[in-house]
Amino acid sequence: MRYSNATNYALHTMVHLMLQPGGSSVGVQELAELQQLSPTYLSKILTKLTKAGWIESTPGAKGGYKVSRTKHEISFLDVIHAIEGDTSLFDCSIHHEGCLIENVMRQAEENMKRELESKLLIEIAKEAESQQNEEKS
Amino acid sequence: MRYSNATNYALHTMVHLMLQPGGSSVGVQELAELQQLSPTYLSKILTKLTKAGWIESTPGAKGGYKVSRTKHEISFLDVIHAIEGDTSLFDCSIHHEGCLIENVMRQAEENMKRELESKLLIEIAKEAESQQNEEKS
DNA sequence: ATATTATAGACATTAAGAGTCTCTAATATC
DNA sequence: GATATTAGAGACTCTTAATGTCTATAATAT
Ligand code: SF4
Ligand code: SF4
Repeated sequence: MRYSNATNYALHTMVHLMLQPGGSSVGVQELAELQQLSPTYLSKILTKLTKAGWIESTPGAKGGYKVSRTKHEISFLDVIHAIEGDTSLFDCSIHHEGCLIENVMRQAEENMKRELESKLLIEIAKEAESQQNEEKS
Repeated sequence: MRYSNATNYALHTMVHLMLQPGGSSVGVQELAELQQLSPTYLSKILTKLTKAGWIESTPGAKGGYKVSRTKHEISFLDVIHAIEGDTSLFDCSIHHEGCLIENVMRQAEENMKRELESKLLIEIAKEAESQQNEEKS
């Protein structure tokens, strides 16, 4: 019971793109090298993010990926949702009416999601940026 | 990203055992029929619960499983933990010091676990019992 | 002693995640 | 317009974990 590696890659890439000066595009080649994984695999992940609207892609020379204009509103949950889909952690196929067990599990999951929804990627990006600046000085 | 079926089976079995009058033992055969799965498979799951201390087993004729004496203190999280292990939902193998992403994920997971820890199985069992009584009357 | 029941472990099957490879489509540059 | 560059799509393989089966062993009641 773990979040997939793909989610991890997606989160890292998002933060990295947010740190690009002027919101310039970065190719999948470069992004893949940073995380030491194959470009084609990362490409699949980024396509999901593109379809979800969290990044924008432009093919061709000088193309690549850049974070979308909703940059300041993208939460952790948004990214996770784009990669993992909207499946529930606990999924009993039967669904008895008024199921007590399911209620508890759903409630707990909600608590987690609320937290993930309230945390914006931009906050992390900014913190990471200021950490880097501290190291330089 | 789902909890395993095994966890579901475990939760159901726990509630069922809590509803046994006088805390009498029930064989895996009967428990398996209730959930329509093979006795040997359920057996593996119940062994985990036994080792975790949430149920007690007695081999031999008239043996079976019964809920442990800590009956009134067993939480959802206890059972889940016994089956799923204590792995974290988000597990980056690198663990950079002071990692910001990991912090957020851990925090969110904590929120879920707190809820699962606060919910006791006995509450569900009692609710289920009173629901059954209502139906009878 | 015998029947009954849990436990252990080897084994097979299935499903999902992770990753590769190749071909196509779109774009910039010359 | 030709060419280089880049994303997207899809078939494919590999790996891992969950799921489940089978058989043999150990413990207990009668
Ligand atoms: S009681 Fe709830 S969790 Fe259990 S089988 Fe019914 S719907 Fe599923
Ligand atoms: S920043 Fe955090 S999540 Fe990312 S690689 Fe480092 S430890 Fe892992």
